[in-house]
Amino acid sequence: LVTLNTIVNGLCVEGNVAQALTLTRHMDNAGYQPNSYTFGALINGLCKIGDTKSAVFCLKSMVERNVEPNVVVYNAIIDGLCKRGLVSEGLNLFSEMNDKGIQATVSSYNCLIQGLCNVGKLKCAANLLNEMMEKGVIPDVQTFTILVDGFCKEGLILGARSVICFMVQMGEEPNVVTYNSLISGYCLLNQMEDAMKVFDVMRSRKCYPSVVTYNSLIHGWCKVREVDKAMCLLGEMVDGGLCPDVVTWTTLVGGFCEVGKPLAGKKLFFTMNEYGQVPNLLTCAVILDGLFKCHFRSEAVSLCRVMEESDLDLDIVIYNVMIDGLCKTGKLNDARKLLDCLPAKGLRFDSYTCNIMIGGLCREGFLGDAEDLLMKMEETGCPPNACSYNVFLQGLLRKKDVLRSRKYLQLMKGKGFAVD
RNA sequence: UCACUACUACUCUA
Repeated sequence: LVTLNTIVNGLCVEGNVAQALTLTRHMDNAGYQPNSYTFGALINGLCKIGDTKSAVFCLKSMVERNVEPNVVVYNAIIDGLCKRGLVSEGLNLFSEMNDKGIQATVSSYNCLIQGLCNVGKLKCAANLLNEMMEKGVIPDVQTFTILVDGFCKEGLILGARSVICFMVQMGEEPNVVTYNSLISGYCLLNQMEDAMKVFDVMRSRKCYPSVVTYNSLIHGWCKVREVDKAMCLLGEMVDGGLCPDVVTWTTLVGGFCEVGKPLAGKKLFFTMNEYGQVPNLLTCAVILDGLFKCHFRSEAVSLCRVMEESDLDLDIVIYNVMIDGLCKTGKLNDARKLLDCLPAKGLRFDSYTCNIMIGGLCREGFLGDAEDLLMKMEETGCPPNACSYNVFLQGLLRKKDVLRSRKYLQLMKGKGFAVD
């Protein structure tokens, strides 16, 4: 059983949960009853691939077989649920756990607090912090950092700062992640001087910046179109012995594109290899999008060919970028051709693809085709979203088709979609 | 003993 468990765990860690599940069934049939370790591995695997439904189901069968789940198993599912935005389910499981007399740990609370933050319920998150302290569960740096990050992501720097004051009162010092959250909070608001101040403060407190620290700052400077400053930081991090990662390079590539220098971006796309970093799908999407947005269509098309020859399996995002770029540079027919090639590449269009095509068709005056596509979205498994309707509506308005505009405005209202 | 929790980059409308 121990051997089999090890295999199950291995499969789960690799993300091969389906195989792990079949193996467990075979084990079970052969008389090797799965134990808490087996279930633990499966539940972890399921949560990691985002299949919380099956994880909950697994938990139930665990209980039915009288294998008692422990806190860690509960925590894993609570976290999985929270990460998918299903916080109320997470809270339910949390109370179910309490009812069974299983003591919640700091992790349990941390997962829930983060879940609440991610759905914008900062107040509830803060209340949960109080609740855990009342119950004698001591919050750790991570707890506070989650809250700091939550406030920062909402642009509420003052709230974040007060969390930091509070944590210091509680005897916890902010660590590098706490500072990183605060820095990206300032970057979000384009307050780069303040972000740099935090950077100085953390260093003066002997808290050493990480690659993430630099990446956040580099992104911030790129956003305010100061790529020079971003490049200085790149130099600084290398001098300081930190190794720029694929995020660093991707951010800089995007930064150069954003200021209208996509060829400089393309250069970085290649030089990153010399620094031991291989572009990933995101890097590819960024440079292709940048080239198109700066009207370097032929550069984009030829670079995409190079990418197709590489080891990367290009995904739908890449082709969305290409199709959008072609549409917007007046190559609707090429865009259509590329769209038709998707199945041969083993790819399926998504809602982005449809919205891009609707926009492209409208721009060239093919309102009827655009409308057909919009209607077809319902059937094809990617139902139109607010963006789909807005794109089409703008097409109608551009052609002064008031009558149909009215109709779609009503339709959108009915679906609760916001009109731009 | 081990296993669960925090920070950074990408595509469509405004």
